[in-house]
Amino acid sequence: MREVAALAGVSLKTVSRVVNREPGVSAELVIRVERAAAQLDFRPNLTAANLRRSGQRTATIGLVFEDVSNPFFASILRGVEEVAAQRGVAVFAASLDEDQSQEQQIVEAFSSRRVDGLILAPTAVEQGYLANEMRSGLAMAFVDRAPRGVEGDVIVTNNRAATRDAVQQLIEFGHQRIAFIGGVSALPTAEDRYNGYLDAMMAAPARVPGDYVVRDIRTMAQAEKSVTELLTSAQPPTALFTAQNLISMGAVRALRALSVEKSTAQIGFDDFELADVLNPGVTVVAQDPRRIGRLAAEALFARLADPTRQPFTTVVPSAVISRGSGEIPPPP
Amino acid sequence: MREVAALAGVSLKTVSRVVNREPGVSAELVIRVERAAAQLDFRPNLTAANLRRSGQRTATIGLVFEDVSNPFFASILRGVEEVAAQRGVAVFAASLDEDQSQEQQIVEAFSSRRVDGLILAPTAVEQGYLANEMRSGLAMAFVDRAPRGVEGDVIVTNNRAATRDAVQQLIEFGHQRIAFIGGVSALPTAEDRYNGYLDAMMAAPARVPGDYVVRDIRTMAQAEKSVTELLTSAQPPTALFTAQNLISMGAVRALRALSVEKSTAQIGFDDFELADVLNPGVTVVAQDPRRIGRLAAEALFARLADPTRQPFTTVVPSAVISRGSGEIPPPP
DNA sequence: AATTTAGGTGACAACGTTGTCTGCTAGTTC
DNA sequence: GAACTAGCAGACAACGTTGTCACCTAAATT
Repeated sequence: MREVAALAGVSLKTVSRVVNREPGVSAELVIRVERAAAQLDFRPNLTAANLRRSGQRTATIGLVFEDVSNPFFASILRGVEEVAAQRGVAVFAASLDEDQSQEQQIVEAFSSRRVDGLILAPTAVEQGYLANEMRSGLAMAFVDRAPRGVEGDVIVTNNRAATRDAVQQLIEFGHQRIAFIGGVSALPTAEDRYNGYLDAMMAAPARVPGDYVVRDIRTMAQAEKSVTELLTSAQPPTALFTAQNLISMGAVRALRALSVEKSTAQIGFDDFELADVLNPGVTVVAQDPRRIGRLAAEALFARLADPTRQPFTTVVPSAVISRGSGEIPPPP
Repeated sequence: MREVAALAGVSLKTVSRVVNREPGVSAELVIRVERAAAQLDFRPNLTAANLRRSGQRTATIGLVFEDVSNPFFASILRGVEEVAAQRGVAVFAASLDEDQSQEQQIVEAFSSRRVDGLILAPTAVEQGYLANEMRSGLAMAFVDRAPRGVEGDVIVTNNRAATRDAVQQLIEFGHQRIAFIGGVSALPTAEDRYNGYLDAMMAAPARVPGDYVVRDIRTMAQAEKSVTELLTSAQPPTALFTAQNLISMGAVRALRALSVEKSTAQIGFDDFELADVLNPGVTVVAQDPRRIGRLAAEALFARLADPTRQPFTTVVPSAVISRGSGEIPPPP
């Protein structure tokens, strides 16, 4: 900037004014400065500018997920980007690398970089550590599951009710031995879905033998293995509820490997690519992750605009998409 | 930081020394400062620190892709994150939103934020605009395709040769009418794959009627439509080469909708989730995007460490994974 | 006892910007 | 013609840090 000022023969402040399109600079100088800036390829240092206009914002937010390459989270990221880009806000992305304890570290790293806000899919047992950060002005929005130990804006889906409805559908089709294969049970999402499953099972005459409940599945491979075990047991389940996209895909593999995909019902939580072209198509409870991302970003910006507003929970409804696998009746 | 210094009764500089673990501070003061910092929840402002240690780095890099929610790019992002996290470097992610003209804008926005380096999957026609940025110290690495108009580190796959081999396999199985369904032809990747297809076709007695070449497909829906048209024409192709993951998935849909998936051969470029559980499994030329991401990040950091080193192109080989669809012979 | 040395500590300027305030010029009003 | 504007430009300090250098004390050396 100094060089630009020298070349144009004006003061630093005048350059600053031109760059920021502040009024009150004569047309002649504007042109001179712009020419000089172009000639020198001047690119204002946003970091320095943000430092000076302190109390103001860095126009940067961070996203913290378990794994950005999971299509569910990748779509959320995309939705967030969409909203952020409109406002000239840059988005940091970070994955936990299967290590929940990293959550706090990553948050602190972002906080050191003075992001204006953070969108977090809570994974650690507890988010109490965020209270301090939030008190000192960090805006937070939580996606996919509510945090524990702090309050904040939350964008979630109606996990429990949607799961209950889906399992109820299986019951209505006549299934009694309905398995539940769920994710890490410490996560509220997994917990809610499990409770939805219980809700439906309890309300029905058919009670659920614990044998058909598998929880704490973390990977597609684990899911495939568990489902294979279930299906090859003496009295296999006639229907599966798979509580998460990776688990659903693992189950799909297992069913196909055993060639029982046409005789075993399956409903999965979360849609996934190609679920509809499989034979039978996989019935799922579909969320709209991109929309969740957009809503989370909007919530974040709303909070930045008005830090005093009440914490707000948005429930994005998800709905069953019937494609065949969920409509298979039990064998006679 | 001022408050910490006051509370601990020391100078700013001493706090700075403690925070950065510089030697030469008495144990007593270290403890006092640390206590004060903890009590006040002090979080050093990395932006300000980076400003001061100028000429030095912001420990920030940016990623610019067409679409982070495309699993191929999401995996690259993940690979980059992995390497960056080890070095305490934060990663910005941005998608072009189907608007190539945004490429330069996004790059400039990141440059204003003084990222140390950028990983770009070139989409715009030309990247000459980067020359200035690179001259002023921005490190660049290119993934998936080489840039035009500038030189830089490039991580690509052997698109042409891998495609040639795959198409050759189709020819060896006896196919003559082999369709090529490709992406935006302005992209080198698409161009290379097309050339690979031509290589194979030219070398074989069977020549390729232009009718079986469709290019510039951008979405899964477009791919599905084009493939449907091809297959319902008077003399449909007996094999398909689908040159990109979204296109492959679109083709999978089309084949299944027409119930010809067992009689029409298909090989796709890029692996995709569940390609192996379809019936028949989809034979693909598989890349390892996460590895590409890791390599790109490593190239970037290597260049940051030694800005003078020669531009370097790494070719990550990709290989055919046979799953059935590529091994279907033509009808007699 | 005087001098050097080592080990701590702090004052100050600087990084690249912008907010505030002051000062200058030329035009307008009485 | 004096007094006042309005419009424009620049000087200076500040944002939150760190690099450089100067200083102080107490121990080690002569």
